[in-house]
Amino acid sequence: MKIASFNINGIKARIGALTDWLDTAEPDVVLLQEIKSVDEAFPREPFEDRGYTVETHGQKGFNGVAILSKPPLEDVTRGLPGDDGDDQARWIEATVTGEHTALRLCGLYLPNGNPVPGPKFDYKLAWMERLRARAEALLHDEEPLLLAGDFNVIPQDEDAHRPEARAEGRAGAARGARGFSPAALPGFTDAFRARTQGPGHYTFWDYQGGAWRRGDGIRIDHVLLSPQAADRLTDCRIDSAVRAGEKPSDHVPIEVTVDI
DNA sequence: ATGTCGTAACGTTTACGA
Repeated sequence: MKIASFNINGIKARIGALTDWLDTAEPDVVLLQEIKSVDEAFPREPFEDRGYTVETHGQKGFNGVAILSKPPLEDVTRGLPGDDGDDQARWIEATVTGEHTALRLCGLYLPNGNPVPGPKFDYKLAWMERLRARAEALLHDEEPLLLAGDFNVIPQDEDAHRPEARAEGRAGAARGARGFSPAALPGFTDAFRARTQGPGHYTFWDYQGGAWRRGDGIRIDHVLLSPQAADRLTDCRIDSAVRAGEKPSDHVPIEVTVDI
């Protein structure tokens, strides 16, 4: 089963780019971030026409996550536990079942956190702590589990074209989060790094300053797997060519294949 | 020329978030 994560930066502006990619990559499941739409305004038809069921968790103007899936989804839940006063739409869960086993999916859009310091960075760190708690609770089940999305965290220096992107005072480095990085979330495997080593692999290039043209990217979109899911990983790739397409998102998809 | 996008709002432009 092919499962992808894609920060699309606005669903209404990305229908063409997204459907073009779906028709080429043919993923079974897609975890979307930054749909920037309320649930009622999400354009479901282009995806339902392609055989996907659509589950959204949106809000007006910003943020918002969703799942597109060809196999049926069960037990869909919305929102990251741990703060009833948090109304930002950044987390959705669902279970998909393959031929051999079920897989719990968590789609996430971790706060950007800039500027540092400030209330937005404080919110990011608090959200990461809630993520850690939720991830640990799910990991305790010892079942196949996948967390994927825009983490807004650069794990290592090799994951940025300019190492200063990870400098102290930059939210992407997520300093102050007690050593948290996607690769270091205890018990999880960074699916991309399980398959590919070395620098120069990015998932985001800023619209400004010709970042794509200059190769100035960062790796901030990640897929994390529980041990029971990591055992079933057969492929992981970043679809960087999508960034050169027409009217692209500033992020590109990351795709994993799991034998479930 | 604070450089690019997407979205919302009394909008042919500004503000905000990223």
